[in-house]
Amino acid sequence: MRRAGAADPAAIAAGPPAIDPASTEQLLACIELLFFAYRDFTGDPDTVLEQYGFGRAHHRVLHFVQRNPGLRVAQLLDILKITKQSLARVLKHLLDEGFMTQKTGPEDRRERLLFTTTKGTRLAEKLASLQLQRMSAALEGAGPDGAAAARRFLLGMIGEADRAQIEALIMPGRNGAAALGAHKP
Amino acid sequence: MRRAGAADPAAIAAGPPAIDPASTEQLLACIELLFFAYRDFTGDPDTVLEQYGFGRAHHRVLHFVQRNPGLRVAQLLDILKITKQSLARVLKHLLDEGFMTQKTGPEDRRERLLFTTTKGTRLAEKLASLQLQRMSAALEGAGPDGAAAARRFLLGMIGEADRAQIEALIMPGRNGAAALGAHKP
DNA sequence: CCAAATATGTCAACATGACTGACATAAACA
DNA sequence: TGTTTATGTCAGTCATGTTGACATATTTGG
Repeated sequence: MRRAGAADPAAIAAGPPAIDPASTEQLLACIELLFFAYRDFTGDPDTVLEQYGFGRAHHRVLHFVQRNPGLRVAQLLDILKITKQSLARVLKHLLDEGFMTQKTGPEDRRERLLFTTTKGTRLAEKLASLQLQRMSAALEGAGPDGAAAARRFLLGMIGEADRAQIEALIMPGRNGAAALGAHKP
Repeated sequence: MRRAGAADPAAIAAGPPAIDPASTEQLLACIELLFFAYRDFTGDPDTVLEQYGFGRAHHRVLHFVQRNPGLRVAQLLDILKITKQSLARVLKHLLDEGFMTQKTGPEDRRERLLFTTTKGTRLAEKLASLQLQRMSAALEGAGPDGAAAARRFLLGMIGEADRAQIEALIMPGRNGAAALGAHKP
């Protein structure tokens, strides 16, 4: 952190630094880039959401239900890592305004399976298209192997404990929320 | 968005999709990975900050002042893109608790140049070390050209308008906050 | 069959960190 | 000297996270 040009091994004190692939300055640059990247990444949808009276929390719920139709409330809580009270507020909002619906679980009738309505799907796709566009452009600009490298990089940023579960969640061609550990496997 | 395996050109409706480098599913996976990555990226420091009674907002202020000693309040507002009232709260907190100091600008005495104290530097380095570790590991895992590709990717995620300014801000070996457009160039 | 565990919903209170709008002060500039 | 600029501050609001407690329906296990 001492603004030196070269790597400072002391700055990576705790843990095994092994061989740092770039100087500390380079790593700090990436840290700051991630901050700005995420800010702009969320900025696009925010503008649209505002017009609906929704916030980022609504977007997250809508997105993951859109991607995983029939998701249970408990699974959504696990994905978002928030409390059910926090979720309840935005979920109720989305249900009341007709962007999502609940269906009683066919096997376990305590469950409320979540789905997006046509209206909800429209909004979800609108929001996704903005992020897809930005993501697509960024990956194109990252070079030939950019997409794969970016994906490995992002996965590496995720805590080891969650990695497997998240990989299963985002896997294309999976059958809905099955990968999330359904109640009865 | 229709959960198809192949790319869906309609999903990237607005704008010039040109040649999408990966399927929509792959892009959606990256969108979700970025969400989880950022969550864990900020999670590490959050744990430490809690012990000091600080939040993420304090971290951001501390970080950018640490990296850009002598930063002016207006520049910090421009970097963080928040209102001065929002900044004032956390800044006052950091000043009161002795993590930062202000100095009157030597040329323009209206300016309050911001610096971290020894105490502030210690905390900033502690927080940075956590993120450096995670970033370092993630870049190593991204492959041989991973660091460079990740950097190009992150920069591409940033809005075009801000890119140049941010590149200047994060450039290693720059002279403090000079790249940010000082009042008297 | 009844008791316990589970899935969900809900009420109340609180903290953080963003926002707007208005106004004050000191210093620089024209 | 009057205006602009840099900063600080007061007051109120909103979104979204938190804890703790409790209700209700349903499944499950002894």
